[in-house]
Amino acid sequence: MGKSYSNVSMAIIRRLPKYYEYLKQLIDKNIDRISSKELSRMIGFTPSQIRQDLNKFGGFGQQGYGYNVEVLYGEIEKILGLNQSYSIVVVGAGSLGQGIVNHIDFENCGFDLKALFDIKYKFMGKKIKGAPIFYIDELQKFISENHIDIGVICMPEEFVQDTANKLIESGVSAIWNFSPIDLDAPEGVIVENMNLNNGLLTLSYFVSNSGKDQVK
Amino acid sequence: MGKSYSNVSMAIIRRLPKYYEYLKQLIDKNIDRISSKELSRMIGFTPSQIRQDLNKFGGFGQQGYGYNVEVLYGEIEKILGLNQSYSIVVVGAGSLGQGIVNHIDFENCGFDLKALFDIKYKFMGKKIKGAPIFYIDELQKFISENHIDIGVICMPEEFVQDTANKLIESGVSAIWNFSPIDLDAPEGVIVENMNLNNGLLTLSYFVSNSGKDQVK
DNA sequence: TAGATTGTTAATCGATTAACAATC
DNA sequence: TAGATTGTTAATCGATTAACAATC
Repeated sequence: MGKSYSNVSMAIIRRLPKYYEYLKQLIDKNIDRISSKELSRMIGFTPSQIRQDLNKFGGFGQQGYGYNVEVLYGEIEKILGLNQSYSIVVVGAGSLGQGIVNHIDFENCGFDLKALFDIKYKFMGKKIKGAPIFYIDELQKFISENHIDIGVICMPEEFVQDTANKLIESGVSAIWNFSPIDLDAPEGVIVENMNLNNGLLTLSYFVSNSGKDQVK
Repeated sequence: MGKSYSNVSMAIIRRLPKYYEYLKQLIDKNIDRISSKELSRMIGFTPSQIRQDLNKFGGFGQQGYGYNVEVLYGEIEKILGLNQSYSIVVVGAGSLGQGIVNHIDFENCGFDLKALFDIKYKFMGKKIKGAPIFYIDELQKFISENHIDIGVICMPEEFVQDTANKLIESGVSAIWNFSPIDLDAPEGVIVENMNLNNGLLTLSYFVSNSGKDQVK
């Protein structure tokens, strides 16, 4: 499903959500065409980079005119796979897990939250955003019986790799990892790290070194 | 306070927390020396890159020997500014704000959580990890009266830029931004984005395109 | 001493920017 | 048509990797 792209670098992929975000803003403002130059002013990438990026996926623009906002938005939506639906489970229904589930607009991105899992009995029977919390021991059975694409890990360090292994064995194709642990995963399983600790340490570096050096 | 480094690229800065993390593991295992080659095996960067990175900050190694783990750990701790203490406030004490505060080990990184702020009266008087929750209107007064280095933004989209402005006017030097909004900030104010939405869209791209293309 | 491994320079690789012909 | 702006090639810039002399 969808076209196959080659030669798409990580740098480009990480910029795609930004294009999507700003094109949405243009749609909301009823603007129906945009040039790489104008988009550059909004988004902060150079016009040249914008044209290079978009061209990796196909010629969406028109010489002398620019890009049709609606069309481009739709194309990037497809490239990001947002025209499809993915089912998702969250492991760890503690403070962070609940915070993320409540905060992220899963439905709006085509994600279907099926269940949460936790080791604490006090959570059992509770529902978050309509999804039930089950006991952790039922994780593998649940994933095997329901097709699950993505597992989100929001739990304490110690059991993270073990949980990741269970998710992978049961057949998820991606893990969104909020723990500070670097996961081992076989080729073909996608791991996207949201390491909050690393973020905090980077912030510490900048605050500590602000005024002392200029980062290029 | 601390040395001044020049020519430190963003790429290097983002690797520093990884060095710190793996050196901590070595200390916990009572390993007192490490070569760039061994560290490479653990951490996944090339030996050459590790030596280049570390040399930007000074010659911490010894020919024929490698690096002393304790010394290197201490140096990176200083480079990251973890030998200093920063005071911090969190704006938005909802599900995500509470989740982050409960999850992140602020004290252990030298961060001193002073207070949270929210618009909802139901939170007033509550404490999270020992820090009180105040009404949002008191934000500026509080920051002016207490020296605050960092503001963490964990609130709904609409008031984010407004809140950032208040934080900046009151004198914080950095903002850790968990909202999906790109903040305008004057030169000198550090903004570190933890855009969860972008993370989810990137994940969607990979899941959607898995097996179709190879990312370089 | 001989072996190991750093610090550092040079070579390579990849990503960004500039330029411009094609064309709407 | 004239002006604008893309698509795309070429030039530049920066980051990573390789190589090796210095030296512990």
